[in-house]
Amino acid sequence: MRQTKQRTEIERIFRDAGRPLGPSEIHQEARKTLNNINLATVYRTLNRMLEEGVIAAVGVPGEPDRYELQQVAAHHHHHFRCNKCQSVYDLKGCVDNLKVLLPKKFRMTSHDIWLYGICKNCH
Amino acid sequence: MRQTKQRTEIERIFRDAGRPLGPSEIHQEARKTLNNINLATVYRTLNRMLEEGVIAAVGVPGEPDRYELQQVAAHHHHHFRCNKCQSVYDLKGCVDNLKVLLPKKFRMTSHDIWLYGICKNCH
DNA sequence: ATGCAAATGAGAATACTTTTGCAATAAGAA
DNA sequence: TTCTTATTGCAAAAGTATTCTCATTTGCAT
Repeated sequence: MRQTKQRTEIERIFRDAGRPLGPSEIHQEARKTLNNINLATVYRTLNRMLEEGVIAAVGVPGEPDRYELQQVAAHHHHHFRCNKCQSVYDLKGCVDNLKVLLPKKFRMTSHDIWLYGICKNCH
Repeated sequence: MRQTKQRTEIERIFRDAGRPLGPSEIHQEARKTLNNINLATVYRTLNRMLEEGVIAAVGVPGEPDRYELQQVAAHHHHHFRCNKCQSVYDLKGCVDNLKVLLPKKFRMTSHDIWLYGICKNCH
């Protein structure tokens, strides 16, 4: 693994964002510093980071995956998606009575909670 | 709106399934009765049903949308997705303390809960 | 400072999912 | 029944997201 300036920048973007990001978001952000980084490089870097276990995918209902640092993903948490800017944010905490939703004969191994609304930056 | 046999069959499939379905699931199921119904017809029919408000889209994390009858969607509920057969099921009920997850300055207008695991048909 | 393999840029190519054009078919009103 | 036109089947096309090819660049071990 070589520490190219593209890789370094993508790592920085993840750290600074502090929220799950999609390939195009990362690409747009990286362009501000590396003015001609290619989208394919973003995808290749994301795939390498996934293999290395440095990041994890976040499936968003009705949209392409976002990605977040594994060190963040490792702590059980959920997400908020802004209906205005489409950004996804991490939430802290969880609820503990989800088992009441599970029908007989179904086994639950994990869960996801999504809150929607307007984020702090959109009002 | 003409009541073609394709439209009738798709409506029947929704009613009988009792769970959210994707275009290809509907197509496969419809083929059993109408052996040469075309996928494009399924898409066109779904779009008409969406316009008419007969069905509603269900966004699934990391996958293309499923659809369910509006009369089902109208009752607040959540979903379960089987890790084995990929089917999505409706759940009854909800939890009421989700507000605790919301950060300051964020406003919540709706939410989604997804349970994952093994469904009744997969053991 | 040098050499080699990993990584990149650019754009073509894939892989899906969804939509469209068009001639043929078939609801359903008259 | 007949007529009008919404709907269908089929195949081509479009739309997105993602991956690949290949010549060139560049990290970094030596």
